Order: sequence, then C-alpha cells, then structure tokens
Amino acid sequence: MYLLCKPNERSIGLRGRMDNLTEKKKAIFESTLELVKVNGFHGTPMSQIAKNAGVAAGTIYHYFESKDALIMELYGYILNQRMAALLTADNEQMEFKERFLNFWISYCNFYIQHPKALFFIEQFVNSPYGTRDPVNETERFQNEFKDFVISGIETGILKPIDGYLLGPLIHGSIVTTAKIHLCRKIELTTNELRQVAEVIWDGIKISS
Amino acid sequence: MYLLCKPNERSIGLRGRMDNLTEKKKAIFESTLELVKVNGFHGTPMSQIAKNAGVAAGTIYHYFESKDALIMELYGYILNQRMAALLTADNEQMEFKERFLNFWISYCNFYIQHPKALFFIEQFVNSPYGTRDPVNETERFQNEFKDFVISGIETGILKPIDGYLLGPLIHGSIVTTAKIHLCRKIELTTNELRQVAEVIWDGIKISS
Amino acid sequence: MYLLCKPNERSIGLRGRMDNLTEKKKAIFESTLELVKVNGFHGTPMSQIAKNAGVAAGTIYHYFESKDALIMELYGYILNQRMAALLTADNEQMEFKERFLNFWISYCNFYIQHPKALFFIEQFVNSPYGTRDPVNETERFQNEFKDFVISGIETGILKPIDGYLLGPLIHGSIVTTAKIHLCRKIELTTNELRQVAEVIWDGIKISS
Amino acid sequence: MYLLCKPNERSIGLRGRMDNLTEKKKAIFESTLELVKVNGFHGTPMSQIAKNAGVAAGTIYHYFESKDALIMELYGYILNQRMAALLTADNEQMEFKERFLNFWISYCNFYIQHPKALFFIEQFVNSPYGTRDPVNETERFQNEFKDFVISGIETGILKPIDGYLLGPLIHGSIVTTAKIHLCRKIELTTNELRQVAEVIWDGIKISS
DNA sequence: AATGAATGAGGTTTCATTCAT
DNA sequence: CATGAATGAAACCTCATTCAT
Repeated sequence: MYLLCKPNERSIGLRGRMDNLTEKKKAIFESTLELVKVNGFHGTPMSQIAKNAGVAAGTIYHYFESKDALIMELYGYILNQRMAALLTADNEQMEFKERFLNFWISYCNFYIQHPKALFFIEQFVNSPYGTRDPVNETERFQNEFKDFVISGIETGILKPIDGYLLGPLIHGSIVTTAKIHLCRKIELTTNELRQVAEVIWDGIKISS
Repeated sequence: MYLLCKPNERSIGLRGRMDNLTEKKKAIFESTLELVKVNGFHGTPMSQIAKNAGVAAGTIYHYFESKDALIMELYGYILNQRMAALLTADNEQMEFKERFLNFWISYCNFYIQHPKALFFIEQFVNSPYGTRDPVNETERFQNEFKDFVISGIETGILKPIDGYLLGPLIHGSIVTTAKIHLCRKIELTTNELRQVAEVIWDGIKISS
Repeated sequence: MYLLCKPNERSIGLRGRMDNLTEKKKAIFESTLELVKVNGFHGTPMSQIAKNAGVAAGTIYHYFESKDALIMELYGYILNQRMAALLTADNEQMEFKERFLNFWISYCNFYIQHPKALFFIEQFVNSPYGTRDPVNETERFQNEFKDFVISGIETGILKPIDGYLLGPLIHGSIVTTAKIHLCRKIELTTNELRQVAEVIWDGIKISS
Repeated sequence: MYLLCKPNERSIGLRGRMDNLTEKKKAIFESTLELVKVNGFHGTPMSQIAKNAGVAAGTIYHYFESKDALIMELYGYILNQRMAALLTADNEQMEFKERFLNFWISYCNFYIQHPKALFFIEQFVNSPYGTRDPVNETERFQNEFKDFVISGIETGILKPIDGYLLGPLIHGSIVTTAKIHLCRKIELTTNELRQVAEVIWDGIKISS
C-alpha cells in the first residue's frame, strides 16, 4: 500500500505532468514562483514575469491562456513536485508510527527546501484562486492520506477521528512548522522536526 | 493572570481603538470585509467598497490614507474584536486543562462565527501585507499565549516545547478546524470541537 | 399620419435620447465619429478618441462600458439625429408624390450634410456590429417608412411591392446618391437630387 | 460590344490573375473570405486565417506581403470572379431591355450565390480599405457598364442621366436586393428578382 | 464632511510579423 | 517552400487617487 496514491492511479485533477515541460514553460513557472513569493499575485505583472523568465511578454500567452491559467497550472505543477518528493520518501515496509513520522518530516522538509512553493500554495489556497481549485488543497491531502489513516484507525493505532478532520489537522501542523522554520530565527534540525511530529503523533494515537 | 494580555497593556501595534469608530468607518470596514472574502484584495476595488458601504469613493480617503492603510487598519480592527471575544470567554479560575480547552474552543468559535474575519486574516497573513504587519500574526498569538503556556511548562503539565513553536501549532489547529467547519459539509458541534481540542491537548501535555 | 413614427411611439431600440447628453458624452461621440470616418473602427484606438475629445482615456469608461458599447450607442445617437431631421422636414399636408420626393431629398440631404454620420452608418451596418443592431438598419427604415408606403399601395399610387423590399431599395438609392455627391466631383444641386428622386419615383409608381 | 469589358482589355487594376493561383493561395483566400464574413477584418487574425486554411502562419507571408496586401488581393480576386460570372451570363444578341434585365438578374444572382463575396465587398468598400482601392468599386461598375448605358441613352431608350450616377444607382439596387434575400426570410425567386429589376427599368427608361 | 466625475499610470492581452529550423 | 515559436508594440481596460463643488 502506498501512503500516497501512485500518480497514475489518482492523479486526476493534477493538470499537466511535469515530465514533458519545455524549458521555456519551466522558466516561466520558476519566474512566477519567485516573484509571487515577494510581491504576491497582484504585485507581479506579466511583464515582470516575462522579463524575469527571459522571454517576451507575448510568449507567455503561447503557453498559458491567461494570467489566471498560469497561476492555476503552476499550482498543479507544484503539487506534482510535492507528490513526487513524498513518494520518494515513503517506505511501505516501515512500521506504522515510524512511517507516520517519516511522512510528516518528509512533508515538512519539502516545504522547508522549497519555500517558494510553500508560500505560493499558502497564498493560493487563501485567495479566490483557492476556491477554483478542482480538488481543494486540504481535501487533496486528505485523499492522499486517507488510506493510510484509515488503516491506522482500523488497526486500533489511531483515534477514530473523521478523516476530513484528521488530514487537514496534520497538514496544518506541517505547514505551520515549516513556516516557523522559514520565517523565524529558530532553525529546526531534523531531530527537532521529529519532536514536533511526535507531539502530533501523541495527539492522534490512542494512548495505551 | 490573563491568558491574553489586557488590551491596554500590550495593544501597542494595534492601530486605532475600536471604541470611537464612527458609523461610517465601521461601514467601510464591514463592506471591505465582505467583499474581500469573496473577491480577495485585488478583486475588490475601492469604488466597490464605497458603494457597498453606502458612501462615496472620495469619502474613504477622509478616513484612510490609502487602500493599503485601510487594509492594515482593518486587520487591527479584527484583531481587536478577536481579542475582546477571547477575553470575555477566558476564566482565570479554571483548572489548567479545562482553561486550555475552553480557550481553544472559544478561539475556534470566534472564527466560526466570524467567517469573514477568518478569511480576511488568512488572506492577510499569507500575502505581502502579512510581512508588513508590525507584529506578525503567529507571533502575536504566541505573545498573547506565552505566559499561559510557560506556566503550563513550568508546572510540568505541558511538554517543554519552545513557545515559538507551540503557539503557532495550536493556532494552526484552531484555524484549520474552523476552516473545515466553514468550507466542508461536516458541521462540528461544540462537543466535537472539544474532541479536536483534546487531540491537541493530548499532543502537548506530558503523558502520565 | 406621420411619414416617420413619432419618437415616443416607436423609438424602441433607440438607446438613449440625445436630449440629456452631457457635454462630455457628446464630445466623445463627435470625436469618435470624426476618427472612424478616416481610420475605421479598428484604426481608431480609444486613446485617440479620448485625446481628440479632450478627455482622459479612463473618462470614456465612465460613460461607456466598452469600446463596443460606445460604438453601439453612437449608432443610436446618429439614428436619433436622423429621425429628428426627417421629422422636421416631413409635412403631412403634402400630396403623395410631392411628399415622397420631399422625403427622399430630405433624407439624402441629411447624409450630405452629415457625411461622418453616413460613413459611420455604412461602416456599422456592413460590419459585425451590424448584426448586433437590435433593429437592423434597413429594417428600421422599412418600419419608419412602412405606413407611408402601404397607404401609397392601397390607394393605387404605388406598385404592390413587398414592403421588405421597397423600403431598402429606396434607402439604398438615397445612400448611393449621397455617397456619389460626397466622394465624386459631381456636386448635386437640390434640383438634381430631385431628378434622381423622380427616377426612383418613376420606378415604383404605377405607370398610368 | 461587350456589356462588360473583356478581361484582357480593361483588367488593369485587378491585381493578380486568377488563372495560375496555387492551391495554397486559393485556400488562404477562401479561408479569409469565410472568416471575414463572420468576424470582420479586425476580428480575423492571421493565425486564424492560417489555421482555417490548413497552413502555417508564416506561410501566408510567402504569398502576401502583409495582411493588408492579402485583403487587397482578395478583393481583386473576387472582382475577377464576379466579372467572369457576368461575362458568361451576358448575351450581346439580346434586345436592350431584355439584356438589361438579364444583366441585373445575373449580377444579383452572383451575390446571392456568393454571399461571402458580397459581404466581403461591402465591408471592403465601406472601410478605409475602400479608399485605397485604385479603381473604386462603384466607379468600376460604372466603367464596366458605361458603354452599354451610353448606347441606351443615345438610342433614346434610357433617360439622359449622368453615367456617374446611373451606374451606382443600379449597382446599389442589386446589392440591396441580394442582401435582403440573404438576410431576411423573403426568399426571392428568379421571377421576383425580375420584378425588382423591372422596377429599376421603369425608373431609368424613358416613359413612352 | 461628503461627493463622484475625472484622471492617467499601469495592467492584461492580442496579433501582425519574423526567422531559425 | 513550409513551419510555428517567439517577438514586442500597441490595444483595451481598471482602478487608486484627486479635487472642484
């Protein structure tokens, strides 16, 4: 069993695989990501995205129908990257608790290593764009995570909490922790991340 | 001891007291809040704010220097409202765990009862505005919350986690839960809110 | 009986009376009319219309929703002017043939005296805008003209031709004649206009 | 005597013979014709013309110097087609009136059978392109038609009207009638077309 | 204090045209 | 010959802000 669904099984809703991205499309994505982190969606004109990507303004419109479409596709692009990172880190052989902690830490590390992705996602889901997301961010997480959690509940390891609640709660803890690491001076070591993960674990596991 | 600081003690950084708000200023605030929830900052022009508030476009500029200033002041206005709600709910006489649960639930209820405030805050802190916030949102929470948490750690009730981490984690859990209630079909009763709060509690308390 | 309908009876479809036009709206209309004659719809950017009208580019958008809306309203504005001119010239007391000739000549004179209006109308009806005209130009003419023509047919003065055909045919002759006067060196005197009108008359009357 | 000039005698001004048109050039012409009818000159980008013609955007520029050149050449192409149709229909052996009626009806039928050509021509002559037409449309008609009309006047059959006026008037009646057939519900039979032509004839002939 | 017409900088987007392949 | 990605000037339009009333 995969902790996360395999891409070809449930990747419905992820627009565009990242494999066959042209160099130019990727440059536009990265340029946007960079600028949005600093200036936000509104503060980032297409002209600046173009210049920063090293292409002409009009070129963007060969690859994306509009600024909105660019933002939406970029969101899918980032989710794909995130899923790839998590699939790599996951290990079905691990014992449940260890697998959970490993998952939590990998997830958090992805955001720590891709701060622009984190800030983009957070801006996205908390803006009107978020409501247009075909599969909502938190719901998506919950989908990915559901099977794993359900098996935990069924085997009596986890508290019987509604999956619609448990997924987002865990995701929230990951995002919050990554943000603290990125915004504050506290630099969290992998060991400290593990401690935070264990706090969450203590919260959701059934106390023996 | 106050769980939250008393307004007149630490309200530095909150621009504008809410007591002597003119009717018109309040109307502008509420109009903005309403529109930003649906359309976001960018999608909400001043003209629309004005119309929705029943005033002329120019009038807004008697009360606020600019659109940015309006947004920033509105942020302070909302934080004041939130603080007032929490001060009312808090009860110094309660036993520690109960006081924590009560606090968590009250906080969550504030967001549930003021969805526009929740979405405004979340948009605000995840946008470039957020970085201009003199006292950052999560930090603010942590400030408000610090004394209470510290006493919990000192008396051996809570795990010795860095307050810079614990505050945001708890706040994150509250926000996430409120969002789920507001966005999803699951309607959480006070009882269910309590269960979520207890999950958090189980995470942060020292297991006996 | 009016040769043309009285404005308040059948003016449905005429968007906006011209009476209460602000000075600025009128300036925008006249500016557009002037520029469209020389450069066509496509060759006339809003910026030029604005400059030529002595207003800022944005000002146009207080009065018109879009460039298309401006063109459509301008069309209505011109039709109103034309109708006013024809109502003034018409005289119910005249004998049928004389009234027809008088009408034909007045109509032609309107175009000769308002060449910008003529070229605007001709461009309009022969462009995709034309199909959006709620009441088509030729149909409109036919409506205006119908009662008069019908009475001519009923009293045995005119050939029994379908009104859908007769109206446009006459209108076409008027437009063509006005264009020749405006584009070519032949300057047609009122007397010569009358001769052309009589050719048309000879065509449609029942030969005794 | 030809009613219309023979192509090789007076076809000066018609850019591009239609005989040796490559398949590709013809495809571009037809594609343009089709799109301009629906969207107008402005609403028809080169990219769309290319796609609709089944060629690449750049390919058009092997055949035409610019969009303007394409439009201008297409105009000549259509006029050639029209002339060919009229030459086929004309019959020098006919008696004058019959020949006129035959001509009028053939002309009208060409437009009815080639609605895209009609709308293109009408758009063309009523746009800034029209003024660039080396031989103006109405003037061209008058040239084609002149000899025939002059002989009619000289033999006392037609009223002595200036040819600059008579030609356009007749052409206007043809265009108007064809448009009514195409745009309105009245479907005119050949017989009815003949009736309209006779109205025109009654107008221009000398009444006995 | 209140208005809202007017401004114009600057945003998004289109599209005729070019050119390396 | 043919392609179509790339260009960038210029179009349309928005909207924060001002100011005469």
